Amino acid sequence: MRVSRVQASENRQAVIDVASRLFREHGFDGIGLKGLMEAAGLTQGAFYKQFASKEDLIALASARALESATQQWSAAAAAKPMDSLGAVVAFYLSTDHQYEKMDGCPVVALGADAARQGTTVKASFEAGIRAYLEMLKRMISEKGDEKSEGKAMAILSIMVGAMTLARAVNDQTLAQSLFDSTIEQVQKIAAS
Amino acid sequence: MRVSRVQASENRQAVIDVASRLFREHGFDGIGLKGLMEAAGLTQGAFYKQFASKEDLIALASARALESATQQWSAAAAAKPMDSLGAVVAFYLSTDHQYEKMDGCPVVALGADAARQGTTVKASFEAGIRAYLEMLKRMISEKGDEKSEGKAMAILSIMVGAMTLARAVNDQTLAQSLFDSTIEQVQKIAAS
DNA sequence: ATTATCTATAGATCTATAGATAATGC
DNA sequence: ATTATCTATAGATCTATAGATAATGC
Repeated sequence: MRVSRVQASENRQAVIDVASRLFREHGFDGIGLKGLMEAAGLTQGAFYKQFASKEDLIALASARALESATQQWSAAAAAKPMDSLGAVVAFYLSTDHQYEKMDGCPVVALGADAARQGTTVKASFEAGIRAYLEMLKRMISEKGDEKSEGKAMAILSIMVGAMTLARAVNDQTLAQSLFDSTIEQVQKIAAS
Repeated sequence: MRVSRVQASENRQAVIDVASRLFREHGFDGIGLKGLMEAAGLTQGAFYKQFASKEDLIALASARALESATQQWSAAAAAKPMDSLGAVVAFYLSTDHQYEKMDGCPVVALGADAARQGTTVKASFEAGIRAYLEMLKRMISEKGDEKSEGKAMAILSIMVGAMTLARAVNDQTLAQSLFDSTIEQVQKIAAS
């Protein structure tokens, strides 16, 4: 039954990965340790040798989710260096992202849950949000700009809000209008 | 033990009111029927004479929360008729609202939870979101404008996103910067 | 000998139901 | 007679712990 240290470490990482996805899909309170461990191919009893508590895993999975999300932004930006902002915004404000339950932006999926958590979880979200803002700021500054900090904040807010709204409604036409209108305004803010 | 029809109806409304507040504070999965009923001054056993299921109450409480929120917008706008948009935005993007756990905007507190719910709950959110958009559109149009629909969508997205971000971080300075920067951009969008 | 994982379980809590009670409303 | 609420409970699930097992690592 015992596995090697290497395997145990891989199992731990697998649980964190799975949790970062299933928490986004179901919320922190929407899935239990049994479901998380089974999705990682383990049983519930193995949990507490790896983690101190569910809260501990929530903190680790939040950090992992934010890291994954900022990496996705980097990849989208790198794929279109001439218009990295446009690439990131198109990637984010898309129907694909709207219906992506496990791998989407953690701020949209878990931001409200994070607000109910303690300092540790919020610290992970704050770090991820600062990384988002830094990337946006650099993309805007390519176009030669001051006050880019505040513009980055407005652009990130638009993106997070538009996706939250789009996911909360039934009407896909309304969702698409939200994407179209906000993409337009993001471009205006960046170009101003 | 039995109460009058009038009292029973008042009890039902009290449960919906309490739920609209406690769901916003704890999330749909963060509070149980026992906690909700006790907060309304009843016992858990009385629940199922009034509601078909927890899901039923979630739908009713969501509608109630959105109605309450749009009424708060109306009140803020009416208090400052010369700059209703500015009044609503200042009311919304405030530290008071940031720390308001029970009576704040349901889209921020429960939008991600609503995305995981069925058509009925999303219909309540969609109706509330459309009411928000109508109000913003009218406020913008006072300033004489076409394309106000799209601008209203961008402004609502900024507001929802900025509050989500502000609540997910520890640093109050960052939260305040998010408010300041987004208020500035909202004014620019409205004036454009 | 140590320990990662397993099975099993404790104790709390969850949604939902059943039957008793007592006040309403015909 | 009806019924809104109560107490009590069923059955499932939640977080967390205990002890057994068997493979690792010294």
